Amino acid sequence: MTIQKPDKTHGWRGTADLWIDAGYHVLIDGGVEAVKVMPLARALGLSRTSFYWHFTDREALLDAIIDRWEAKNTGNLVARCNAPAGSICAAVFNLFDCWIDEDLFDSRFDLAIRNWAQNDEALMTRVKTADSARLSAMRAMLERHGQSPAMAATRANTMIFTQVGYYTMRLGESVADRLERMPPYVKVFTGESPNEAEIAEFFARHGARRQGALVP
Amino acid sequence: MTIQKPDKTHGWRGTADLWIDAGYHVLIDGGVEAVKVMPLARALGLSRTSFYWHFTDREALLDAIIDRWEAKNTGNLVARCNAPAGSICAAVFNLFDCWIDEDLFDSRFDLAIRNWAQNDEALMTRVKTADSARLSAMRAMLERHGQSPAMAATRANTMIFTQVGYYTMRLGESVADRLERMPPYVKVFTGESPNEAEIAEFFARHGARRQGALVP
DNA sequence: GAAGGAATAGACACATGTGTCAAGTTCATT
DNA sequence: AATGAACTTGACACATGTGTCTATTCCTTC
Repeated sequence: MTIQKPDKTHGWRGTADLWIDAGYHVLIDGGVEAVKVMPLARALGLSRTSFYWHFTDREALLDAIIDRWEAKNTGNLVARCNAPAGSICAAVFNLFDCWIDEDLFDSRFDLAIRNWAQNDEALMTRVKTADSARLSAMRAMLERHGQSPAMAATRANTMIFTQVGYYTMRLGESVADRLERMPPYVKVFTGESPNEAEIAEFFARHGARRQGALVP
Repeated sequence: MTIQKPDKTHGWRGTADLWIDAGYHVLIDGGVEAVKVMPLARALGLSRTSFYWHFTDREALLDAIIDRWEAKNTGNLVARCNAPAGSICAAVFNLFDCWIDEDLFDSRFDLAIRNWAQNDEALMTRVKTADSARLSAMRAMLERHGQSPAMAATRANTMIFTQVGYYTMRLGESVADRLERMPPYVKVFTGESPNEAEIAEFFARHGARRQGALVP
């Protein structure tokens, strides 16, 4: 838990953003139930009650955290789906950038939000809206590259389920390992084997060179 | 939340099992944080302190719930992977029985346990052990039907991620809809199209007849 | 029908959380 | 340097949770 204490950068006192940052970190590695004003104040070295100057109540902080999530993850994912690509495999590699680059997609944040949504119907509604947007973008990408609507739907579902399942299971693989595993996934998801040039470009984009097959 | 109150069936008083049942239901639709002695006692119409006759503390109840989960889900899933099958598609259909039949696999229970494990390292260890067992069974199934070890691994991962992702996203599709979607998933997961006989047998096993393509 | 074990209840002690209020402090302008 | 807005603090009131102890009730069985 890396919680930034107030310092010169933000003015020496607390700000709403500092509380949100702290809340974000606690959410990610302790769940919503851990996002409580009292522990947050302790972690920040601030008085608990000063929280109420910035936010009307705990709910307001939680809402701010959700807003931050909405603003980040879905946008980048949809953008990668819409990126131009010369083949279906290249298109899927574009999307896979999200699975590699934490600046594009914060999967731990996504996971924490999803878990929270399981016990919060209002949030679940927002999550489902985000999921619809992601799925539409994936389906459109696959259809642009020649898949039938039915297969595009199945493959898009498979991809989003796989991604959610992957980070839910928290395998903790290194970026290098994940990169190595991507080419066969492209084959499963598209039904076609990516060619060497496409694979090389994907690796190059992430500043890596292909090592060799990882099994299992 | 259907919590059974103590009645003649169990003797008119509470029993450990009644508390576990209640805990199971609350866990499933409120998360671990909702499994608290006080609310459980209210729901059961029993005194809070009588809980401590059956269990040493709240932890003991939570452990009992985890034991119940371990005893159910993984066993049936592994058994479906090991069922004899005439082709790779038939084998995957055998596994898919778990996605259809709640008696074989309680996916809401699995989801609740996984969410809980995100914030409980000891439980996460047990979940990872279960996942290894499931993955090994899936890989072995695919290899028996001619997949290379590398592709078997990728496909097994895809299947387990997809399943976890599917129930995490809680689409709430009907059994009939899920059945309809299965054949194309078999194609994605195996790389081969199932034949009509295989599809028909799968539907028959679940007392259904195929209706027609669902899109998307 | 009395004894004894199984189960329940109420009072107590304590911990952690929320939110409000009135009284300060500190910084940036003027 | 004083003033006022931005921000912090401690005391208070309250709610919900855990767990312990002692006394009591109910059912079984002898």
